[in-house]
Amino acid sequence: MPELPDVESYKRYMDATCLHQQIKTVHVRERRILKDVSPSRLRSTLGGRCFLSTVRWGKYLFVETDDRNWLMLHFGMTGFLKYFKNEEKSGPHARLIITFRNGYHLAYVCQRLLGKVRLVNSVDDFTGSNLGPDALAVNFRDFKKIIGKSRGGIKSTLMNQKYMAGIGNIYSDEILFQSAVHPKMQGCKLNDRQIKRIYHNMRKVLKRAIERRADLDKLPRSYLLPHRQRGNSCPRCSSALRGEKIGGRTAYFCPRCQNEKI
DNA sequence: ACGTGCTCCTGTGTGC
DNA sequence: TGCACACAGGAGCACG
Repeated sequence: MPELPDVESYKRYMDATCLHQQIKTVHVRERRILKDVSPSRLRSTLGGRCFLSTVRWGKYLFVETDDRNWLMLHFGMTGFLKYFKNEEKSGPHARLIITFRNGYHLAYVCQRLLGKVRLVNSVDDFTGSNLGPDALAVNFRDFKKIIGKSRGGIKSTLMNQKYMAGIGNIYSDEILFQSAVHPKMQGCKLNDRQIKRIYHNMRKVLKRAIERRADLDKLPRSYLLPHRQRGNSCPRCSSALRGEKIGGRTAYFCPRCQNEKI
C-alpha cells in the first residue's frame, strides 16, 4: 500500500533519524527481500559507511552512502521503516536491520515480503529504464502528453509506474473521484479540461496526503478514501459506492459522480 | 499497445 | 468448530 505519500514520509523519517551515523552491522533476516545482491555484499557495501542523503522517486526510496553507493528500498504493500533503540522491539517482520554505532537500529519491516531491497549505481541508472517521471515532479505539458496518448483506462494509466511513478490503487481512486472521471475512461478521450482537472487534483491529493503523513483517517471527510469500503456511500451525493475489478485491482468509485461515458 | 491472469507473500475474514 | 478459500495489492511476467 505504500504509495508516493507514504514513501515521502519514510524519506523524512529516515532523514530525521539515520543520516551521518556510521553503520556498525547489517543483518539480513530474510533474504527473499534482496534483489540482485547477496547478504554478504550488502554487508560489505554498507558496513562502516554512513548514509549521506535520500532521494524519493515515485514509490522508491534511494539512500546514498558516503562512498557513493546507493541502497534502493521498495516497500511492496506492507513495508515501512522503524528506527529504535531496543533490538527486542524489532518485531517478527523486520527483514533487514541496520545497526549504527550510536546503538540505534533501522529496520526495514515488510510483513508480506512483496518489497525489494537492492543496490544500484545511481538513481538515474535505475529510474531511467524502469520508471516514468515522479508524479509530483512531472509538469503539465508532460502529463498531458502521457495521458493524451494512452489508450488504456485512466486508472491503469495513472498506476503504470513506467508512465509516471508514485500512484497506486488507493490514490488513483481519490484523484479520479475528485476529478469526477470514470476510472475506465480512456486517457486519449479526455478533453483538455478533464486532463487539467486530473493533474491539479493529483498534486492536491498527494500533497495533502503528505501533510497528513499518509494517514488515510486524517484526510477530509469529503474525500473518497475515508469511505473507501464495500457498502459505503459517496460523501458527495450519498449514492452507493461501486467496487469493481480494474486492472486486477479493486477500484472504488461513485457511479453517479464519475459517470462520464466510457 | 492494451487488458487479462498468473506469480510472489501472509494475515484476516468469510462461507460451508 | 474447523477447514478451504478469497482478499488485500505493488510489480513483473507471459499471453492474446
